[in-house]
Amino acid sequence: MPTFADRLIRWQLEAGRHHLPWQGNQDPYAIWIAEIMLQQTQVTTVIPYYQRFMRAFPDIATLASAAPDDVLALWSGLGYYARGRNLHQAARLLVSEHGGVFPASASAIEQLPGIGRSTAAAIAAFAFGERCAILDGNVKRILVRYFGVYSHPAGKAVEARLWQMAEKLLPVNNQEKAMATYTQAFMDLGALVCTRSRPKCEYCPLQQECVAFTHGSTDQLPVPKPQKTRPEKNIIHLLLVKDSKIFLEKRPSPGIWGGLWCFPEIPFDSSSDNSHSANLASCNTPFFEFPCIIHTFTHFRLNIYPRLIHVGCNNAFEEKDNQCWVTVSAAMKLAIPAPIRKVLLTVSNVLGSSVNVASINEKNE
DNA sequence: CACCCGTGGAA
DNA sequence: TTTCCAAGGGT
Repeated sequence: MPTFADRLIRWQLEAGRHHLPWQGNQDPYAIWIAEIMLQQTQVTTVIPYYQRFMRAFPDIATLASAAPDDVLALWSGLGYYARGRNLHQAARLLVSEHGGVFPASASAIEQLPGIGRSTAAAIAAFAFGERCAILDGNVKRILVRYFGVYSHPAGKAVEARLWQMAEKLLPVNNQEKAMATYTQAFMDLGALVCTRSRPKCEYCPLQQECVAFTHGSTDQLPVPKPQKTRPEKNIIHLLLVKDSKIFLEKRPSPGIWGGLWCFPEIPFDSSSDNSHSANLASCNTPFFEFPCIIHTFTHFRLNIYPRLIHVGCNNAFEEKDNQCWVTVSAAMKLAIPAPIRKVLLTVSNVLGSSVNVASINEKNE
């Protein structure tokens, strides 16, 4: 009777993924970069970012010596920018305190910023074959179904139980690459077979012993977490244009889009008596309103009202450390949030077609 | 423990 | 259209 690990490993060898860009080597640095990018992010999204990043920063020393802005620029659009900031900080820490050598145990790896227990275990298993358990979304979903855990996986007690299960199921043999194959098997089974909706149980090596399959309750597991109402925020983005350059400022870190370049913003309350148009009522400068951009985060919804304004030479917006005037094409190469990239494309079209901003504004009034 | 932190794709 | 959430970690 093959063990749980045996089934998983055998399945992985014949049905798992073997040609992802970060596979095929045991370089802990390459594996580290991939694992960080893959946190809460789908494989297809990560691949082009990973390839660009590895081309620019092929090793620890290169990453450590890079400018923070250059690291974030390659992270631009990927989201969760603290990952990029922590990655860079960790690389510098490795150079200054570890002789530029990546630590070779999960417990040591976990000490690095941005690396928790699961990510540390994944790197250790892939790069060094260490016998340690991961517990990512895939593993949780598989275990919860396999053992029939009808509780919220987010709870602390349930989480602890899942860690215990994951460790108990680890392969006992010490075969070469067993841990790498086993760990990849968990991820691949979760991504390809034991999916959240419509799992392909007919292809699952764990089908016979799976509680959820036996009960016919795969569509009820994992138990979804209670939904929270998402608040709504409204802001005006000032697109200040002078001599075909646009004004950007670097956002404070921590915070949303921390360390990224963005337009000056004016928050306003849509429920108040004043519409957002009244916010600049005292300003006589003509402006051009762009269509509202709705950007949805995990925890709130952001409505952006871009407002383009041509400014003269004598104005208050002079460059400081965290501010700059740049061309649109230059701005596109900076670390900017995804929705800002969309706005910049629109700006490029407007400026490029030499639209009379003042007349458009009058038309709007 | 609760909340924060992005984005795009699937259903 | 809205909703959900994917190779989580930090505070």
